[in-house]
Amino acid sequence: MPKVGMEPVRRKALVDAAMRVIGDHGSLTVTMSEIAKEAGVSPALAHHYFGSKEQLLIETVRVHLQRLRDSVVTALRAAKTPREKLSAVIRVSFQADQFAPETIAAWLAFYAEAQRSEETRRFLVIYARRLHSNLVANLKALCPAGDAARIAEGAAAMIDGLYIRQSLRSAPISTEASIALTEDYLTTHLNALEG
Amino acid sequence: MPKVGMEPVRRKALVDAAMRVIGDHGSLTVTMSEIAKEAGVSPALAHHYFGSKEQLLIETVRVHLQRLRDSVVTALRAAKTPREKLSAVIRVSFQADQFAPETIAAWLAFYAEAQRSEETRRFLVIYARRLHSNLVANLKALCPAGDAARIAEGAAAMIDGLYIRQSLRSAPISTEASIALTEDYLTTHLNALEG
DNA sequence: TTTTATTGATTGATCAGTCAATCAAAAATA
DNA sequence: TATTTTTGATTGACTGATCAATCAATAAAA
Repeated sequence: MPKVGMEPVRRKALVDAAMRVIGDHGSLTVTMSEIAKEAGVSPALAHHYFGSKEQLLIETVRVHLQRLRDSVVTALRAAKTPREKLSAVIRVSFQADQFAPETIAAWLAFYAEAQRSEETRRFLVIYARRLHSNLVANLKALCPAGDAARIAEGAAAMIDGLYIRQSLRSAPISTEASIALTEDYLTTHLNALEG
Repeated sequence: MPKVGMEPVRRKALVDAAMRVIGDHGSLTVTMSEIAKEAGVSPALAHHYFGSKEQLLIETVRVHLQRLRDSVVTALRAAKTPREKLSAVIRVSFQADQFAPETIAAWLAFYAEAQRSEETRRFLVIYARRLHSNLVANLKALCPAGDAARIAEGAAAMIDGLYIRQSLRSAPISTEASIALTEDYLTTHLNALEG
């Protein structure tokens, strides 16, 4: 069984397993045993590769956000105009895998963790800044800078708010409705400035 | 020392202590010992009155939401017109004690907990419904029912989103700015319907 | 005396983290 | 090629710490 070069394979498997277990569990209070079992290895191996539970969880957040970032970059490249780029950012935020209940539960758990783990907080701040600056950059092409900043704040808050409300799973809002609400926010506020 | 009639006193002290400890800690992974110490009693007494840690935490959420509800009711009574009532709901959401970092941290922890505790989830769903219906009821006086529902969704999402973004404490938004953003959302969307 | 308040001490369970031992592939050597 | 050595992968068993929960004992009020 033991083959050389397993490290990257195991690391990925453990990070993916952590994500699933956290999503299912809806919290970061998961055990190394659960994660290791889900990944099909022993708890000792998880410690061997990550040193500590905290490091594994931090790596999990990092990978998660990296993937989201990649999606955004791809979507932005495909869009032409600033208005299309704004729509692309919104669409990616609510795309199926991001908006799945387990993913939302995991996000929420990470936000809670950020209250205690400085490193987790740093990652989430980077995400928040990136979302904000993607919005501002493209809004600036459509309205004055001051308005762009304000509208971006509102749009970012709305996106995050739709997520957190989704986590309660009462009166769940569909992907399309969430996108429509955010688009409507942008359109209405941009129109209000012109009119 | 032992006087009769301590039960309500101790219960309140423990619930308040739990809130503070959760807020400081930024998570529900707090120990009964910490809470009891903060309340100035032994851990055993906390168990005596609440039976279990989970029950104490659930009671803490319940009391917290009850207080928020009372603030809203008071504010609504003081407001006259539907538009004023809408502003009142927004104002209360961002009032000083609600928007304090520890309070926000505690809220976030409760949302995360709701993924696992059905009872916690129920309380938060009730809060979400109440916010939504307060908004819809007053919006209906100002626009068609369909639009009222949609605008209420957006406003509620924005309020919750401003909270969660605040929890990261990067580029913190002031109470006034948060109120202004939400008010602006309402005003702009109501105007758009009339124009 | 009975009831209520209160705690120190203890228990049992859970978990993160460690460690020594095993196994097989790869590399080195004969 | 055959044999030995080294190295990476892997785990079972163990340890120490933490914590929720229990309980018997105490003390004061009723």
